[in-house]
Amino acid sequence: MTIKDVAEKYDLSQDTLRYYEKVGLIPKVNRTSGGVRDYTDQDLANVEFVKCMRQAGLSIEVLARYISLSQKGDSTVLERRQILIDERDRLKMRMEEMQETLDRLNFKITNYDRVLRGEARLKREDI
Amino acid sequence: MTIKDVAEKYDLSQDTLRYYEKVGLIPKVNRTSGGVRDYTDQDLANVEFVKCMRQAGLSIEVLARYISLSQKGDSTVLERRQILIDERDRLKMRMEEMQETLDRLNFKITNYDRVLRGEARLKREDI
DNA sequence: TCTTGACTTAGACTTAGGTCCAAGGTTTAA
DNA sequence: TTAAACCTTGGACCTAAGTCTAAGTCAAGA
Repeated sequence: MTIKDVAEKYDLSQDTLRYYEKVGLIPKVNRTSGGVRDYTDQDLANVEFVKCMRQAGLSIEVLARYISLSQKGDSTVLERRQILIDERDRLKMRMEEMQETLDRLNFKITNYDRVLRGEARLKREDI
Repeated sequence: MTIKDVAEKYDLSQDTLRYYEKVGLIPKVNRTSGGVRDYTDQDLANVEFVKCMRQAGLSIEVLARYISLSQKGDSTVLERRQILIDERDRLKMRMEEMQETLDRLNFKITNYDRVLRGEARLKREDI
């Protein structure tokens, strides 16, 4: 599969795919005789994984470390597992914070609704 | 309250507080005769609100727009409400994506656990 | 009065994560 | 065989959101 197809399939730019490969988020992709990238199913699985993790906010740095360990084989399983645990915990915490903000936004929206229905007045101390 | 106290109270740098004021996330803070910032309770409420929203990922730009509308009085209530609704929906969507990633991380961690207990083998296709 | 420490500003610098560009090589349909 | 559409690279550039620096002002204690 060419870089163009992969870019379309996962809605990432070709530049981003090259960048991910350069910084180690995707192991070196095989080339045709002419030097053109030819993505395998393995590569696609990798792209998809990285895209998902990036969307959730995992850093390039930590993902590159994880992918690099994956390349080194079974001896790195414990370390890889620990990375995932750390990132999962971090993610969970961020989600809990976000939930609080979500609740707060909903509260404020409800308050605006009441103001708009004339059931309440705006107070200058709520921002 | 001085900038130092506010910075400590909310665990933000003094630079960040000045920056937030400069870009309009906090309305102009009053100064002492010597030109030194003196934060009111209103200002503190504002800082706290902005900190919370920034942590959840709302952009400086959208927050500045919201704060600016708040300064303009009651005629902007409808528009402010719409900003909050849009941002809430965006936040909700991001949290749903993050939940999927969280599930996936948990699945992978469980899989590593089984590998470590010798109940399963690593497959090269799971990254 | 002098020193110390906190405050001020404008503006340069930093970091993460891409994005864009120029100059050139490759592939493919006509 | 040649034009169009693709691919390659290195490196410059961009954006968001701060962070740092220099040079100067101010307030309080010895």
